[in-house]
Amino acid sequence: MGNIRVRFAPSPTGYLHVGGIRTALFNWLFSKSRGGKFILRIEDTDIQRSTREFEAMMISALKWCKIEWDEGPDIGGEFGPYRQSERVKKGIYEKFTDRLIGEKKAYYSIYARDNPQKELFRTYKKEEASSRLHVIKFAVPQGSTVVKDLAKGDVRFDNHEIEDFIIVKSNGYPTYNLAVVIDDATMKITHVIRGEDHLSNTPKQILLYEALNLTLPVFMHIPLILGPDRTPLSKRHGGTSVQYFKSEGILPDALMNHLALLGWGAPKEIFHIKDIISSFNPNRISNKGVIFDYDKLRWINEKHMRTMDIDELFDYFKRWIVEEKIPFSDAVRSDEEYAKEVLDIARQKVSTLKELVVFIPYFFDENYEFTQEFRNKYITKEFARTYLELAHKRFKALDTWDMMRIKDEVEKICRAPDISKKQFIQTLRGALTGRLITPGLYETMSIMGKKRVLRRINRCLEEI
RNA sequence: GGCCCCAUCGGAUAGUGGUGAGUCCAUCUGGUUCUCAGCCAGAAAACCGGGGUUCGACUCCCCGUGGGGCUACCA
Repeated sequence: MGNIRVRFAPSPTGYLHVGGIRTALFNWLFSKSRGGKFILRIEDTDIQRSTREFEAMMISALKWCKIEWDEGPDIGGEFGPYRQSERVKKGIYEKFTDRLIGEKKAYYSIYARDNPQKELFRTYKKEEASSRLHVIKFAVPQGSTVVKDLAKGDVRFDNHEIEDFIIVKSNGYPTYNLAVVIDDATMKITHVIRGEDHLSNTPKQILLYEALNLTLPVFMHIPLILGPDRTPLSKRHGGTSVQYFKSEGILPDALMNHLALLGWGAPKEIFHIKDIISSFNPNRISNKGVIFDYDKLRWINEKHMRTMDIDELFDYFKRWIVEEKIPFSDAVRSDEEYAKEVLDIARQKVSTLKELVVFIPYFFDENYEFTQEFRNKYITKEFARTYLELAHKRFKALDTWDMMRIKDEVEKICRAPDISKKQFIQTLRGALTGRLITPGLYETMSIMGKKRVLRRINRCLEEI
C-alpha cells in the first residue's frame, strides 16, 4: 500500500471551527488506521488575513482536541517548511512556475498599474513582466478532466468550463490552487481528504498535476457541516469554534466523539476516538451535508463526563475553572480531595462543565444563598425549625459519619407522623445547600462532613 | 446564469429489487428514586415529486423540485 501520508491544511484567518476540526479528525483517523503519517501545514498565502495569532490558536485548538501531527510548522519534519509563506521565501513555487512558463503552460499576464482590472498583454518573457504589474496564469488546455473521488466516484468536468486561472498573484505569492498542488506533491501526500467545497476546484488542481507531471493523490471530498437551516454552519447558528465549545464546558473527547459520529455509521454511539481507529472506514462517511446537532453533543458530553476516569476529569476541571475564571476555583485548589468528591457526585446530574459550575458553588461557599423557592416552600413552614433542630441533635450524636449511617438516621427521623420524607429531606437539602435541586442528599452530607453539616443547619436555623 | 455534488421520521443514521422500514438524539405518556439527573416501559414520527425499467421499487434509470458547492490576485 505504500506509506500513507495525509494532511490538514488550515488557513490561519480565523478560529478553527468544527468543520475544520472534523476534516482534521477524519484525516487523522485515516492515517492512524493505516499506520500512516498526519501532517499539519499552514496555508498562509493570503497575507492580508493570515496571522500568527490565528495560527497559534489553531494549533492549540488542535492540541486540545488531542489531534497530533507527525510533521508540522512547530515540530518540523523531512518535507518542511510547513508554512506556505516560508516556502515562498525558499523559492519552492517559483521553480515550478518557471517550468510551466518555459513550457508555455502558463504565462505572465501584464496589467496596467493605473487600472489593475485591465489586462494589457501576455508574455512568456520574465524580463518583460518583472518591471510591470503582473500575475501568472495557467493556460487551461482543451479536453475534460475527471476527478476520481473516493466518495463521489468519477466526476467529469469539461475544461471549457474552466478559465485560465491565476496561479501567482501580483505580490508574488502563489494562489491556493497552485500552492496545494505543489505542497501536496512535494510533501508526498497520498490522500487528500477535505471538505466538499473543494470538489469544484479539484479539476484545476489535477490540470496542474498533469502539467507539472506530478503524481496525483487520491481525493476524497466529504460533506460540509450545516446549521439547522441547512446553510453552512456559521456564527449565526451559535458558537462554531473549537474555543467556543471548550468554554461551554464541552470535553474534547465528547466533541471528537460527536464529530466522528456525525455523518458516519460508527459501530456505537459513545466512544473514544482512539478506540475506533481500527474500525474507521472512510467509505462509511455519509455523502450528504449534515446538520450539527447541539443537543446530541450535550448528550454525548454528559455520557463522557459520567463515565470518564474521575482523576482525568478532575485534572481537566481544575484547568478549566481557572481559564474560565470561575469564582470558586481557589477553593477547589485549596481542598482538592473534597473538590474531587464533589465533582464525582455532581457530574451525575449535569451535561457540561458550565452547567456543573452553576450547580455546585454552595459546596465551596459558606455564605450560599437560600433560594426563594426554598424559603417559600420550606423555611416558612412550621416543621422547618422543629425538624432542623432535631436533625442537628441527631446528627451531632452520630459517632460515625458515612453514607449508610446518615441514610439510616434520616430515615428514622422521617418516620415521624407530622412530616413526610420528602418534606424533611427537602428542608434539610435546602438548609445545607440553599437549593432544592442538588446531588443526592446522603452523598452530599457524607462529603460535606459532620462539622460542616452541623454548622450549615445552624446557619439555616438563624434564618428562620 | 453556467458547471458540479446531494436527497429515509424534527436531527443523525441502518436497510434490502419483495421488511411490521430498524437504531440513537430530541419530543410526548407512564413507572421508579430524597429533589434533579438517570434508569425502565410505551407513543408519535420518514423513504421529496413525476415518469419509466420490472411480476414488484424506498432501493435501478431519467426529468423535475429542493438544498449545498464552485465559478476570487479567499482558501
